[in-house]
Amino acid sequence: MLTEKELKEYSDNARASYLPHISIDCVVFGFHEGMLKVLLLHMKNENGWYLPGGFVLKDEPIELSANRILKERTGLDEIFLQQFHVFGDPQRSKDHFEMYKDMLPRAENWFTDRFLTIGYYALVDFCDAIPQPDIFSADCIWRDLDDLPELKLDHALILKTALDTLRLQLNYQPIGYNLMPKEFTMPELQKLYETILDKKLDRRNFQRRMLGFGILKRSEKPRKGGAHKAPYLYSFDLENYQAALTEGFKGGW
Amino acid sequence: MLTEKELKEYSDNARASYLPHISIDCVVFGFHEGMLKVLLLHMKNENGWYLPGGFVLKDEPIELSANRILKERTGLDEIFLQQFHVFGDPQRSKDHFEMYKDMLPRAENWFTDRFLTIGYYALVDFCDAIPQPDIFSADCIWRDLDDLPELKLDHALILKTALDTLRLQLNYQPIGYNLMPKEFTMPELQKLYETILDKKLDRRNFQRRMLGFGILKRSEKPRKGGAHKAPYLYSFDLENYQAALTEGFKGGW
DNA sequence: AATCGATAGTGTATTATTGACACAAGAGTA
DNA sequence: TACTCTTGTGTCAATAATACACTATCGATT
Repeated sequence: MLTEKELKEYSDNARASYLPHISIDCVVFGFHEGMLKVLLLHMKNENGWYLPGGFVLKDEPIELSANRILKERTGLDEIFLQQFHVFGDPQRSKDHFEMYKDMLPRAENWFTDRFLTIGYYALVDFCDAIPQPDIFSADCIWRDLDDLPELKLDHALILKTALDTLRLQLNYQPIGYNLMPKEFTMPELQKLYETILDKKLDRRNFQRRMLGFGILKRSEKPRKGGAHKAPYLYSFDLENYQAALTEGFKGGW
Repeated sequence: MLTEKELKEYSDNARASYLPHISIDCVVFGFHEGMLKVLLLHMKNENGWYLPGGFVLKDEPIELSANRILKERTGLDEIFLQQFHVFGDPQRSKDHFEMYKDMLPRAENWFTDRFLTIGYYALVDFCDAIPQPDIFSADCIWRDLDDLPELKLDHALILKTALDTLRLQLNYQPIGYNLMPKEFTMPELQKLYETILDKKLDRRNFQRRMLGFGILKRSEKPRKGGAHKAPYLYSFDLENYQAALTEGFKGGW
């Protein structure tokens, strides 16, 4: 926990560097061992968990802010980042960093301001990320999506909204690339979809549909070592993948 | 155009009332005589056209801000409003109200600040709206979507993004209710869809699909007066419509 | 009153997509 | 060699999307 002096310093510096009243919160999804994970921060000397977040430098495009924040938390650059919603209830930041609430006069304390937060969700390869806590938190760790701790502020709402958006986007955008390692098997990819959608899919129909999109390349060599029939390895055909991203999957009308 | 004194007053008042660096821009769609329309403002003493916009009161939820702004511009309340994107390039507001640029010192002039703008799009019944200019504009009028004037700032981008979002949402949300009058014929509704999507649809298939959604009620009496066979009148079945809104149209996976 | 032109209402055959389902093949293990 | 587990693949039925043609009715025209 920061001392009064440190808080004052942080606040002064924040006011000098960042746009006031605006924050960014990131819902970072990862996929590991058949589980969808979210990156969460655990506050020092407090029970609360938070989404990784930060602020926008006075002259910085917000996409770069989100990128910068994520790089600080994961070490990753060029992450798949998708802005999905702004949360603007005046009450939402009421309980922001409660322990710092009365440590400074309101006008000086950055954390007593009202904040609109821009929600981004990110899809990252679990294995590549190296979670790093920020100065307010003791821990930055992956948590299973179906075993979440209680989240502070409106971060539970932000997370739910991100997940809903992700599920919706799955219908008209190819998602897998950012969550899967370079090479993977069809059952592994299917597991990702089943995990995101939280339902079982038919193995054969899934394969047919996925291949139908034309964004997968089958490698010559199957994955060896398992105790069963060796599955083929696939990777994304980046060219077609990008095209599919911009065009969208399903026509609709 | 405002005098220096008026600008100073506006700026002082804005700084006292609104969250700094945050604005809201609205893309208001209407539908009339087979054309999709957008509400635009024409600046006093300037060639520029702008989207209707405004700012967020210091203690106001942003949804209410958007509502308030739209009510001021259209007289309408309880509008279908959808937040769709935040535009956060530091350069985007560089040319904001150029004519007021050098009239006041930067620190005093509200319009030289950097603004992130939250984009909302609205669907309104063309006939109900009563366009009202704001104090900066000489005109507030409906413009045909396919005959747009040049837009200032990044408002062309905002409009395009809104339109793309609208087209996408058409695939998994029932849209018509907010753009159509209470009663309408199937060909009229089809025209709306064709206009939004900018392509011809098959009459019979459109009807089948629409009715299949189960959100339309057919009135007993057809519309009389036309020089041709009298078409049936339909209205939306609000209960089913609301259900469809929350559930979404198409399963996807 | 009969005809014409334009638009609205409806049905059906064809094709593509989705969903359900069963069997064969390969890799390790006993 | 047989067994178990998992993967790969094909087929059939149901459903949805598409293409397309005829009939009905209104006002206008003659």
